[in-house]
Amino acid sequence: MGRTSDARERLITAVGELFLESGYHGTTIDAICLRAGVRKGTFYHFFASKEDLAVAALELDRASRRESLDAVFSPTRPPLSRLQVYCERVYTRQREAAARSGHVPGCPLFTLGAEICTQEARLREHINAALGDYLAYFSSAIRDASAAQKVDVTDPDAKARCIFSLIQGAITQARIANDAEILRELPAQVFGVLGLKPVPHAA
Amino acid sequence: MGRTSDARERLITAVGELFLESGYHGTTIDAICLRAGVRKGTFYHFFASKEDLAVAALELDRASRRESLDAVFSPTRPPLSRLQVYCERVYTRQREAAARSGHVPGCPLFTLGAEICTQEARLREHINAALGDYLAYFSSAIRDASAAQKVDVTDPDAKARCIFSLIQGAITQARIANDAEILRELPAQVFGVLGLKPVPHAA
DNA sequence: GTAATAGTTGACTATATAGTCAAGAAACGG
DNA sequence: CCGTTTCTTGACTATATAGTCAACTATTAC
Repeated sequence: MGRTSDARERLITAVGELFLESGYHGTTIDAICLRAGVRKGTFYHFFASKEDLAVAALELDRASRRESLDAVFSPTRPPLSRLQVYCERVYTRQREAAARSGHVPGCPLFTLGAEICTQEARLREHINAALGDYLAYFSSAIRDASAAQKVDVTDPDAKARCIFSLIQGAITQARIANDAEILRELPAQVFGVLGLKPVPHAA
Repeated sequence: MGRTSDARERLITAVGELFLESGYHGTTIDAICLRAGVRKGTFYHFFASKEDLAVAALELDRASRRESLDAVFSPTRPPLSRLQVYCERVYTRQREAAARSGHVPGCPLFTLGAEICTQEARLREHINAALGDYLAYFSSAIRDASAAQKVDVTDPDAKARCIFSLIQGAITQARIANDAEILRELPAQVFGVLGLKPVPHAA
């Protein structure tokens, strides 16, 4: 049934890259089409607007991010190790991406959200929902750690919020300063917030 | 001599407002002129480009921010009180601004920096320098608190960086979620990072 | 008052960007 | 191989935006 195509996927990939490079408003539909190797008519065949494409990209991104975080925050992993592995991964990935592209990418959700939250309500909702996922991972890890007597925390949700702010702040700083090394101390900082001594190194 | 004018100042004010509302690329020169009540010719009489205006606005903003923070972080104030007052002020101001405009503004430097750091190197440098000011205030307060035996910290600069990440992350989250109440727990979070119990309330 | 200076304007050009569409090309079911 | 569907294209329009400029206006020094 009908001609087949991966143009939709190419557009989604392209917009993800371009948002990190140029932001939402700095990314034109022409630029998206160019990057995706597609004519503008094809763009409008799949999406009604840049906002629509952004929503599709956010949804796909959220699903794949969940998959990746489900692995890191697997209940089979010791709870504190989950947090440590996550933090180390943030550092490693940002560093590697910077080496590849010349720029520390930062968190796409946070960067995009900060830019457009006052204007595009629909995007804002999607971004907020996706950002909220992190709190669930962090809360659960902290709760499990607390249950295992590995950490002494009165309000795990509050600690999760605190750690989330810390991590996102650090990642965004790394982007702005274009210096991934800022994230090297992230594991130690997070453990510090939990009242723990930093641990040498995890998987 | 010659004709007098406050158009330059009006343009700087306008661009500051608009960057918070629409971001850097979302703010057109036409919109800036409209907000400032000025024709485009006048814009180009004072500034060569949007980037130039942004630099001027950043410089003015940095000076006034310094003035304001010098007062909050005055060495005449007990060191931990400086941090507490600052955090409470962040919450209060973001809340009030949100009540006025309908949107939590966030930190102009951080929001702008996250958007344009990959593109406008000149702006990025200015923003990084201005953001660096915060670390000086925080470090000095922590060092003074440490000297007064009010806190036990091995590396005050590292703690300052941690607190800075935490605060900026929280402010940006508040912006994205458009919920200033996120910042209510900021003083307690910061004191928690310093290994202290939260204090009731400061000036 | 007048000459010099600084600021202002509206009308202009050129380009960039969003968005449309009829016609054609590829896949597939029968 | 034919009809249907889906995708693709290039050429198009309309609008938004950046940037220019000669003429005009207000202020000040003298």
